[in-house]
This record gives sequence, C-alpha cells and structure tokens, in this order.
Amino acid sequence: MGLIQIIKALSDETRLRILNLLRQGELCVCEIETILGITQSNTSRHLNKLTYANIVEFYKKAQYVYYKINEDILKRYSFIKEILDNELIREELYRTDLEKLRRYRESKLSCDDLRRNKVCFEEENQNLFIE
Amino acid sequence: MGLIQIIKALSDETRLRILNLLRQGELCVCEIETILGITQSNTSRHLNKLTYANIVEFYKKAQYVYYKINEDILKRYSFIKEILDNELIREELYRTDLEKLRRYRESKLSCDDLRRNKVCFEEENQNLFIE
DNA sequence: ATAATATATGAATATAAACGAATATAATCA
DNA sequence: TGATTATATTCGTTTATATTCATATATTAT
Repeated sequence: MGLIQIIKALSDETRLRILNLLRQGELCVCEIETILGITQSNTSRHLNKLTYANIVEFYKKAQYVYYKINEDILKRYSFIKEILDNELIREELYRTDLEKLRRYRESKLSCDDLRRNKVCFEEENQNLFIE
Repeated sequence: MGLIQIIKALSDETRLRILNLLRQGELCVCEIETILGITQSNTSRHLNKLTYANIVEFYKKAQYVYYKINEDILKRYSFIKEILDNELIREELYRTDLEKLRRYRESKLSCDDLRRNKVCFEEENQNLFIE
C-alpha cells in the first residue's frame, strides 16, 4: 500500500471514472457498471484494485456491495483529492459520467431497475429512459 | 499529453527517483544513471517517457543531454508538485538518492569522472569515493 | 428447497511495460 | 582521420495489466 501502488491505481481511465462517480457518494457495483457501460466482471476487478490500494472501501448490505471513497486516504494523500476535484472536471468524459449519475439519481429508480433493463442510457444523448 | 499519460509516467519507482533528483536541478543522463545505479539504456528510456509526458525537458550541450523538470507543468498540474515535494521525502529510498546527489555535488567531480569510474557509490553506506 | 440476482474469481488472451544486451548515432578528443 | 564517449534505439525476453467469458458463491425472493 505504498505511494507507487496508489499512483498505479489512479493511472487508468476506468478507475478514474469510478472514483469520479464515488466522489458524489457511495454506489453499488451494478450502478457503477450500468452508468459507465462496462461489464460486471471488469467493474469488479477495477474496484478490487482500488480497494487493494486502499482508495475505496466497501460494505455489504443484502446482496449488494456498496463502495465508497476512503476519506482518510484523501486526507493523507492530498494529491488524490487534487486529481479528483480539480483535474477530472476539466475533461468531457468525466463530466458526462457525472451527468448520467445525476439523471439516475433524479429518476429515483433503484439499481434493481437498472439491472432489469428498465433503465438505459442512450448512447447518443446520454438520456436516461425507461423501456 | 493527457492526465492519464502523466499519471502513468509517475507510476514507476525509477521515474519518481529520476524526478526526485531533477527537483534539485538539471542533470545529464550519465549523472542520473550513476547516482541511481541503473543502466544507461534504461535511464534513457525512462527519460524519454517523462519527456513524452511533458514532465521533463532537455537541452544538448556538447555530447551531453541535460534534463530538467518542466516547471510549467508543475504549475498546471499541481498534484505533480504535491507528490514530488511532499510524498517522496517520506520514503527512505528517495532520501538516500538525494544524499548521494548531495555528496556528488559536494565532491566537485564532473560527470566525466563518474563515467571513468573514478567515482563510485559504495553499496553499503552510499559513500562517494574515488578509486 | 428452488430460482433468480449480485458479486467475485479463474482461465485465457491481448496488449503494454520494463529491462538488459547489443548496436546505432552523433559529438568530442587525440 | 580514427578512437572514444554520451545518448538513443532496436531486439528479444519477461512481467504486468486490462479485458472477456464462464463459473463459483452468497444472498434474496418465491
């Protein structure tokens, strides 16, 4: 759990996208995978790496596993906070992801709805819609 | 020259060691390789990566190539400065490297001397000595 | 108990990264 | 000019990383 390991964990776009979402509050795995449009197994693996680097932590509730940012590590390694708060916002991709998250939260739908494909993000305009 | 590329460039111990040295001022390739005890080809390749990520820049003078940190990028991406100034100092390895650099500078020897093996760093105590 | 669902993991593959040894290139020195 | 030196680059090898598919595990719902 050294410095290099933390920097390596941050050196991947998908993981930065995940952290960008988690900065807004905890999410379960299926919410992350649906919002980012990546596979379940890939999501799990990236979260595993972030956990191992101690950047995120999780707790289980029913069948879900909720991940959240380890706030202690943001305090200890302020450069992580710096990246998440000041760098990601500059790039379109991360802003778009946050917009999808916002729409999902606004919709008041659950992650069950997400998985049952009642909810999708259209590719073209990132709108959340119900089938 | 995006964010990911910069973070990737920082996610390697050898490159952090190089940047740690360069933070004290410019150095030519052979000085870096001798102080860090890594091969010439490896040094060159890591410097190439740092250059490509725009973290360092260089100029040529006679047969030497001098590398230095690109101060503009430290201003633009303050997390880099944060890592170099506040994180590296916490680890023994980087402190030892700086100590070697200090002894080399104190010795007033040139990088020609380094290469001609008039100067070595003993493994055990990191002392600079002249053969 | 059985079925369905959320998550993790094993296995396979593809791609990238790190490294040493040898070679190429370019500048300097004798 | 020819020899030496500093640096970059190529090649081959090894290791690490990202990804997908399929399967295992555990929890919930019926």
